[in-house]
Amino acid sequence: MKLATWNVNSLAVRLPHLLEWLAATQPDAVCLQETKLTDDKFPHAEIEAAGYRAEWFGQKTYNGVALLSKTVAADVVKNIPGFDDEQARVITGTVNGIRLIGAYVVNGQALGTDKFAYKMRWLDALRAFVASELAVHSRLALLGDFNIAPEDRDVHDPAAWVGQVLVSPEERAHFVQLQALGLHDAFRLFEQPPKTYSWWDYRMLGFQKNKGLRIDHIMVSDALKPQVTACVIDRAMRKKEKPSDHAPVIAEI
DNA sequence: ATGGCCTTGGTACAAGGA
Repeated sequence: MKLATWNVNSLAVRLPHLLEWLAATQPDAVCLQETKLTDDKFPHAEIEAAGYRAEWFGQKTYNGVALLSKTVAADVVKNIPGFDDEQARVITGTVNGIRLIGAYVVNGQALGTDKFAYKMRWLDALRAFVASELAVHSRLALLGDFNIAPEDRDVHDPAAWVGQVLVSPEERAHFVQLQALGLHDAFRLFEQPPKTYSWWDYRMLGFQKNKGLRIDHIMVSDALKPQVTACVIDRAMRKKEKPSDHAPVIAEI
């Protein structure tokens, strides 16, 4: 099974990229983030014509997530039950017997801000939700835009990033706590080329200079871990005309 | 050497992203 996550940074703009990528890559399931569409605007007809079922959960202007799959997703849940959130950031469903939690983690803007406090609170709620799902679904993957670079090797210039969001000890501690639930960073299960990232700033020729961060992840449960045979970041879509600033992450299970 | 973007809403430019 081919499983993927991709922050498309506006599905209105990136629908052609998505359709091209689906046709070329043929994932069995993919979680999308930053669709930036209200539910009535979601392009389900085009996606269905490409051979995918879709579940979606969006809002105006910001955020928005979707779960596309070749077979229908069961037991779909939108956002984190019991956590009051105005923002559309999580979509969960079961595809081919695997519980998939697609998440768009809060950015946090800057350390010490209200938005950062929301990020910390939000990650607490996500962890509790993942724990409760794991208790009933041993075969589980948590995947999406985590807005956390777990280690310095996931950062092009760690010194330049000290004191910024995405790399802070507080955020990394949340990633470690997710690992403590029995989740594994699928990318690090394999030998990887150094300086492999999933996001590059649109500014400062970030992609051309490979000034990136690895902040998009696929985490797999203990039960799934032995069945993962590969995990790669697909840089090709970042080279296209009008790309998303993120590249897809793909795991083979 | 430094800085260099993109999207949305809405129609100028601010806010947010990372």
